Amino acid sequence: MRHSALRNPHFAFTMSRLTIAAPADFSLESTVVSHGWYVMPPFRWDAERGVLHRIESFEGVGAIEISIRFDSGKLVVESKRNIAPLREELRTRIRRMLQLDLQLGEFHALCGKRKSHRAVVEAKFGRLLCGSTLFEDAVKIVATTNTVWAQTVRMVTLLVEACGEPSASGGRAFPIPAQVAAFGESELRERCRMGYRAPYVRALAEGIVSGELDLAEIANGALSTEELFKSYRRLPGIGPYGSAHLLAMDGRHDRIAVDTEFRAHVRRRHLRGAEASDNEMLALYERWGRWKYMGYWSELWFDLRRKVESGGTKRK
DNA sequence: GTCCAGGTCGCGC
DNA sequence: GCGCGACATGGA
Repeated sequence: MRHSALRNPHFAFTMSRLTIAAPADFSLESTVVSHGWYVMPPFRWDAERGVLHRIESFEGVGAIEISIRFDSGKLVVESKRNIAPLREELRTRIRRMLQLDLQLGEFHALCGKRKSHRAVVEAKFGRLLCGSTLFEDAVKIVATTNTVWAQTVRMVTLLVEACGEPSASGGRAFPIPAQVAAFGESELRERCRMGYRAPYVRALAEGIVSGELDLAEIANGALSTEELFKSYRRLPGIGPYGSAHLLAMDGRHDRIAVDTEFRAHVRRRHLRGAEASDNEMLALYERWGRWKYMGYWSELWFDLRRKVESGGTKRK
C-alpha cells in the first residue's frame, strides 16, 4: 500500500531525501493549485498534508515515486527509492514543474496596485504547475482543446495508465515520447479516447523520437517570446491557444490563451455579460504588459476560489 | 436528436 | 491573411 512506509519504521528510516531552495515569494500550495494540472496523473496532491506526489521515470532506473513538501523555506523531496544518484536531474525537473526560476516581483508589484489583485500577492500566486517535460505539457494541452475538463482528465489518465512506466506500487509515470509512439494512433483513439487528437499526439511523439521536432532547442531559452510562440505553433495540435499556454508555462505571459473560458470570464467580469470581439477583450489586459496572461488568469482563479468558498459549484 | 466544450487544421478566396 | 466546415467524444 501507498503509506506502508509510514507504518513500517524500517522503510521510514531509509527514506531518501533531497532539498531545494525556494524563492521567498514561493508558495507550494498556490503553485500546485494554480490550474488544473494537479488533478491529472502523474501528479497527486494531498491538500490536507500539503504534499505533492508524483511519479517520475529515469532512464535505466525506471519509475520512482517522490513526494514534495515545503518546510522552513525550502522544498523537501523524498522517496523510498535512493534518489541520491538522480539528484541533479531531479532538481532540474522540479525546477521546471514548480517554475522555481520565474521572477515574480514585477507581477506582484502590478497586483499590489490593484485592490482586486491584493489576494494574489498574499497567496504568492503566479507560478504554474508544469509537467517535467515540454512533451507532457503539450500533450496535456492538446487534451484540453475543444472538450470539457472531465474528458481532458480522462484522456490523460488513460494515456498514463496505458503506456507510462510503472512504478513499484503500480502507479505510472507520464509516458516518454518513445512509449507513446510505440503505442500508436489507433490505441490512442480507442483506449485513451483521444478522438481526432490521436494523430496530433502521435505526430508529436514520433517527431520527438525521430528528431524532427527538437523540443530541447525550443526550450533552451535563447528564443524571443514571439519566436518561441511561432515554434510552439508548429507543434502538431498546438494553435494560438496552446502556444500561449505553453509560453505561460515557460514563464512568459505576454500573450493570453484565448478560449471559451477567457471569453466567458471577460464577459462576466468586465462586460456585464455583453458580447465583444477577442481584440476588445484582449485590450482590457494591455495594462499588464508582460504579465497579461497571469493578470487575467489570477483574476479568473481567485473569482473561482471565492465562488467555491461561498458554496458555489466546484471545478477543476 | 441536438448542441457544444479551456481549438486546430486545411481549404478556398 | 481571413472565414468556414470538419473533426471524436460524451454529457447536458
